[in-house]
Amino acid sequence: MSDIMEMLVRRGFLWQSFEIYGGMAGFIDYAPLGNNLRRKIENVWRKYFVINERAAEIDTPTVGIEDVFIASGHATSFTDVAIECEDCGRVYRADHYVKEKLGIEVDETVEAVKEVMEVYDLKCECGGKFKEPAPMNLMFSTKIGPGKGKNGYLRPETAQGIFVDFKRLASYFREKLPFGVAQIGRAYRNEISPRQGVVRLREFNQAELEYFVHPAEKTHPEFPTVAGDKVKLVDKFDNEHQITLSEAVEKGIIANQILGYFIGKTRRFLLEIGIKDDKLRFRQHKDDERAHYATDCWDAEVETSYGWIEVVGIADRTDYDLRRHSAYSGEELTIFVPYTQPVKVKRKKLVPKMNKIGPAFKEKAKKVAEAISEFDGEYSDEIEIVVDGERIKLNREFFDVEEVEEEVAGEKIVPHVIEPSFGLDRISYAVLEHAFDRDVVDGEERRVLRLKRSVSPIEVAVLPLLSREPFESKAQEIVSLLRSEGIITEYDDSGSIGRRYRRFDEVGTPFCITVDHQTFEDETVTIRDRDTTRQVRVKIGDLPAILKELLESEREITEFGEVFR
RNA sequence: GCGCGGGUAGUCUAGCGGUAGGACAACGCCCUUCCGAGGCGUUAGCCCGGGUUCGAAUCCCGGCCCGCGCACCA
Repeated sequence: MSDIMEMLVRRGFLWQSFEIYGGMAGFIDYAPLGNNLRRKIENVWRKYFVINERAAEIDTPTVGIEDVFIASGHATSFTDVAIECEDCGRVYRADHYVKEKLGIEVDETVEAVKEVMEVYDLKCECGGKFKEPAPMNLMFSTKIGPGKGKNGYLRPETAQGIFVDFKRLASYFREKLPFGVAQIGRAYRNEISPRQGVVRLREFNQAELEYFVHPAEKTHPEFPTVAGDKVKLVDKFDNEHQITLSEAVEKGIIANQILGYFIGKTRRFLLEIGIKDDKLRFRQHKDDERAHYATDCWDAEVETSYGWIEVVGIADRTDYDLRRHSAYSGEELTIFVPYTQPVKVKRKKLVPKMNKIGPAFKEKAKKVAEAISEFDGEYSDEIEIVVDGERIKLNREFFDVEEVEEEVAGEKIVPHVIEPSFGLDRISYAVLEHAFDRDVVDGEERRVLRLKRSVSPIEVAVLPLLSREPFESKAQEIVSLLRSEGIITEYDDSGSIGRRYRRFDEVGTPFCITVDHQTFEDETVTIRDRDTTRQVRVKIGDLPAILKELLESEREITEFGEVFR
């Protein structure tokens, strides 16, 4: 186990789930400090992607009904067809293997794969025969209700809950684009072989924003705020660019402005929580790498001891999801977009002559009339309509042509969706790894977690200089004071003062308050800064205000009091 | 899922057929006026299940977990 993982487990950031039963790969427990850290990261995320956007956050079930995933495409495209060798036991994705060995594309159905295997007598690389092809679904399935029940799946992404609620959401946002809908929650994928700590989990935490825009307006009013930011980009041809976002959008490296905006915003968010800029890049998906729903897609990748890992996906999902859910549910999922000026449209309209149609078509007359009214093809003196599968030719005897002028106030459009999707587990881990450091204090090596103050799981530790009265009682008093102000505060009187400082350094606590002899003379204590180990002396009464200011900023403690040793 | 290598107190590690040992951590007491000091004491372990054997942490088989390679990763 790496040093950092050893520390994270020992000090209570991450634990193996179900450990006393031998554990289960792909599941982790957020221990007290890890849980605090992730929650704090979520709060910074909210600040960036909900509060500071025209956006709202919702929470939908983690179990989804089958219809949702048939519509979303996960029930089919998430189900790869797998082939397994009888001899060596290796398992391949059938479409990949067929393409590699035979150079042909095969549909991802069991039947299609079976046919190809028979026609070409496909063998394993080891020479062995393959077993029957079988589906391999990455979604956890379950039954809803007693008895046979209804098929359900644990959601493989939080996004679908948002698309499904689109009608209600559009009305919540007063039918006006653009708007964003966020969801933070668990998602599930039954991975074949989860590995590498928190990098591939079977149950994981996502923070997703679905930002609905007009398809012709893939811009964002706030783009200028990030336009000048220099970003490291790796495009789909593996070309590296160190370039400003405005330039990248102008040159067409990034498909549209709004993708550029969210790349910039994502970068600023990651930097704020402590990801190192030189270990961050944005990589464009190659054409064969994109998910079934996306057109352009950029991943934020962060360098860790596992190499470059994907932590955020920023995709233009177009109108794929809304169109699919509309088709499968029968609901119209559109937004009415008014024109700035209503447009007057002249058009020719066919008006059925009922007095002729009635006698000629009897009981079919009504349907014929409807078909004439709805007719929108090229018309001449004779038109052809279809009623109940029967083609009927009609001449001018049966309809009149009227020229009408209609006012069209706007159009119904299916919004496109820009989706920044964050993997909170990987992000939390990367933040910890980037913060993990060693330095030397008084000739002694020290392990210190240089977490940003905004994400530190313990904000302040209060320590008696000596573990005896009256130091202990005074320290406890200060703990109560700070806790009542909402500051996450710990108390520790075990071992010596040096040992306690090191303990809190190791878990990234930015400030230690020490009660010393002088405290009893003038009601002052010292604040020690984790990174510099310097101390300043301040009045106990001023502590809450000073600490809150320090925790919300990255200001120096020396601004707040006289330096002490 | 396949192959290789691992799994001994909270952590690291010794033992590799014959009574499981240490270091650090944690906890208690003493000592200590600022950066993992010291003393005394305490807690705590052979991944799980089967087999071989008089006797298994040790050898064999299966499972689980961890690491690496292959495959997989909408």
